[in-house]
Amino acid sequence: MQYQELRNIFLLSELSSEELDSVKSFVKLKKFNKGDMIFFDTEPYLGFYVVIDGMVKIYKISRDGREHIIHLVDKYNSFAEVPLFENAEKAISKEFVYPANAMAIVDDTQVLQIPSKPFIELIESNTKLCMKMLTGFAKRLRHLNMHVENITLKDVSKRVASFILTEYVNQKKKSSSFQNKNEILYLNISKNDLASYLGTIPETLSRSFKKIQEDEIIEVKGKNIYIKNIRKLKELCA
Amino acid sequence: MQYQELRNIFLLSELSSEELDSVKSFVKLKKFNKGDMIFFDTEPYLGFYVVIDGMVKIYKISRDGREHIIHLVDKYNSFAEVPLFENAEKAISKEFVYPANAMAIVDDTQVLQIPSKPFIELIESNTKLCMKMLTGFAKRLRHLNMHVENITLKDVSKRVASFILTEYVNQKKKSSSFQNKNEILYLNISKNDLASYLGTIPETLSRSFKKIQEDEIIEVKGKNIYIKNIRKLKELCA
DNA sequence: CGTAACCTTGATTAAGATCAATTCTCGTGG
DNA sequence: CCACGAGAATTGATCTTAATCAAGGTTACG
Repeated sequence: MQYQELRNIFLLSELSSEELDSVKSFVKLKKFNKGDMIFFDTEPYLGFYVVIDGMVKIYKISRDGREHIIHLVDKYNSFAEVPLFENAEKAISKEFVYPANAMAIVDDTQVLQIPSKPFIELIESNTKLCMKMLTGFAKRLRHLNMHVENITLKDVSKRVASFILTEYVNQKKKSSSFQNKNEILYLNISKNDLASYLGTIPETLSRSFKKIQEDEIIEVKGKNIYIKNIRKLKELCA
Repeated sequence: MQYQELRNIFLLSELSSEELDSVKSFVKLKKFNKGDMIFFDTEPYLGFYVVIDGMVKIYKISRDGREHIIHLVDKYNSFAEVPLFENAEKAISKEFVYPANAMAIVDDTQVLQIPSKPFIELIESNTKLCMKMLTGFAKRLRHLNMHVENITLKDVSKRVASFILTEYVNQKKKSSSFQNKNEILYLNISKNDLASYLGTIPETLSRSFKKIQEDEIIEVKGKNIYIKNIRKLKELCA
């Protein structure tokens, strides 16, 4: 694993080469295929993870067997850090279990496992890292708040529209150097998973897609979404 | 404001007397009555707040005028810290506005206003404080995740039951020294606000209360909730 | 090819939102 | 101390959305 790759990870982006060497010494790179479990909500908490490539879903199973996706994690973002900071002592002495399940949802997903103890030691001696972590948490809180708002006061079609718009903007941002002027969004998750993430079920999601399609706003072809009228799409979100 | 009062605030609980003196020099105590605005979502961001007494609701107004309560903040908890850590530079130079509205919802609410710049300076030189802040964020994330889960996969009655149980347990914990064996929960927010917080409307909340009451689980008398069958209440939450 | 996972469609049902009208509660001033 | 009025809470009737149940259709992959 190269320095550059590690520095792409927001959290680690301002560490010195020495610090990165130390990080390299305690982290572990793991590879998964689509459908592979990264951890279950019954396993002892060993530390958090950073996605290096691919995509991971964090989800819970309710009493009656329904699945609810809490979080979708993509490249260079981290997951399962919360327990570590709720109580570092307990996390280190493995008194916790993971608070949810984590599964790779695309092939060749690579994640970095960051064990609790050495990371806490590093962060306690490094304010910059601490502030980065705070920034990460702040962004997650902002995102979650928006998510709650969407779920409580928007209907499913509006939620779908918001998701598409957000993803589209994100994709644009990432590939800006290529200036691909295509208006296509590639869904890298299954529609089942998307439904769960948006707080609904596949049937309803399918009907919502159909409705937005009939209004000439998008066109759905499998996992590709063509954005036909971005102005209308933005209107629908509001 | 006494040292002891400040040390009750989780965030500040491990600061030295010197550090607390510094904190005292830049914070500002403000008093509000029920219904008073603490800030609007249009005002420039000046810093975050800690509730010293009373209760504050954080809420947004959607396009069509509906109110959605994001967060209820009680004694010794903080609010509006997110913007400060999303981007400290921008927060300090007042490029942000508050991300939501904040209103006092009980009389004689007292809050401490913590200006961005001096606080960031303090936290950057104090890892303990940084870690406390991280713990606070971690707890909020956990809480929000649970909230999303409740809203997406529980019906309103179950959400109400969960809220009552959580509040009841909290109240018990706080007044444990008194060992008041009463099974009464006092609601310190209006039912309108509670409905909004639970992602529903007053009418539906009222009917849910009635249903749980008919099952002999609770008895609602104005703002007092008598818990008649805690076992059944716990069952209902699951 | 064949099979399993994924997705879509249709019919029905249930939960909760909306609309409309009372009733309750409590602070204020006569 | 009572009457008034405003805001809060409840109740009822109706309507809308989305979940459920059931059946096909598509796609991907061995």
